[in-house]
Amino acid sequence: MPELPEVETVRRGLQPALEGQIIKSVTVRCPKLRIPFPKDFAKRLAGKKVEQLSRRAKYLLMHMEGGGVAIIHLGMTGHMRVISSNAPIPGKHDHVDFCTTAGATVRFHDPRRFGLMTLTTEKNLATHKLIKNIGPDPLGNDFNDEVLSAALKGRATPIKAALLDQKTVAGLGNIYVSESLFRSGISPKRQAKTVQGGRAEKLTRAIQDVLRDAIEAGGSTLKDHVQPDGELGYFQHHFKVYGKTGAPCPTCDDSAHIIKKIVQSGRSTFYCSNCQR
DNA sequence: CTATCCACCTGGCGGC
DNA sequence: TGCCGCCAGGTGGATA
Repeated sequence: MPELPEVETVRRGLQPALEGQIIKSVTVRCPKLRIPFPKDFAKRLAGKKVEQLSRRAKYLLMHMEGGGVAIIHLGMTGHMRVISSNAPIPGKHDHVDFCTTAGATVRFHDPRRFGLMTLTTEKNLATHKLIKNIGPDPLGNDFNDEVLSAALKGRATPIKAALLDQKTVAGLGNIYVSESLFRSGISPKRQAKTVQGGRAEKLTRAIQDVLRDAIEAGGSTLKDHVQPDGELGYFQHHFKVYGKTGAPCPTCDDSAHIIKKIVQSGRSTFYCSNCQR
């Protein structure tokens, strides 16, 4: 689930329950996710007001009164849902609850435990280990085709791998890389350094369009995140190539050209070898 | 610097 | 029904 659009959807879904609210208590039920929780994680959040919930790439940032910042990553399988104050008994992978004085509970669920939560301060956020090396947010002001072509310059690695690298641009994952390359007609196998000029322009636009469309689709199912067991709608109905092995290419629109699946750096890539060059 | 492999985890699915 | 191998939205560390 969680690439940039999903994290943004979660952020928007949690905002009403958290922003401006006071954290009454935090319950951590497992010792560690991908990294150990700070020892005083719950204690340092309790009693504080959440001033703002923001997002940097795939990280959720909970800005607390007094300058503390909780850094949250959903990994591969993390969810955060708002549940009622009569919080149901936690299930198997319900690792963390944030309860507010207004009576809402935000519950973090993550079967594979590739997510993480840690704490820093406003002052140290930009230089934090997890944050300092990531590239520009594709929907922010720091990203455009010149920034992208500069980041790709000289890199012999396939464009697929370069886009998965969070240093190139932060927030794309395996799904949206395939979708962005398809929309811009660029082969995932093309050397990153050859994506310059017009190709970089097209790719930049494709990345921004696909992310915006996905956020919009996520937004339409936003209420799923505030219901105890809402089913997820998401963007999967809009995928053009991801998971579409063997389907006719929507661009070429003839049965001779079908979506292929290949493996690059250990991850699946979906593309059309006819219209992506 | 790059590329490759691997580890971290659990669950769902298809095959036998 | 069960067991087995394979696959999955992420990331970062070790290695050559």
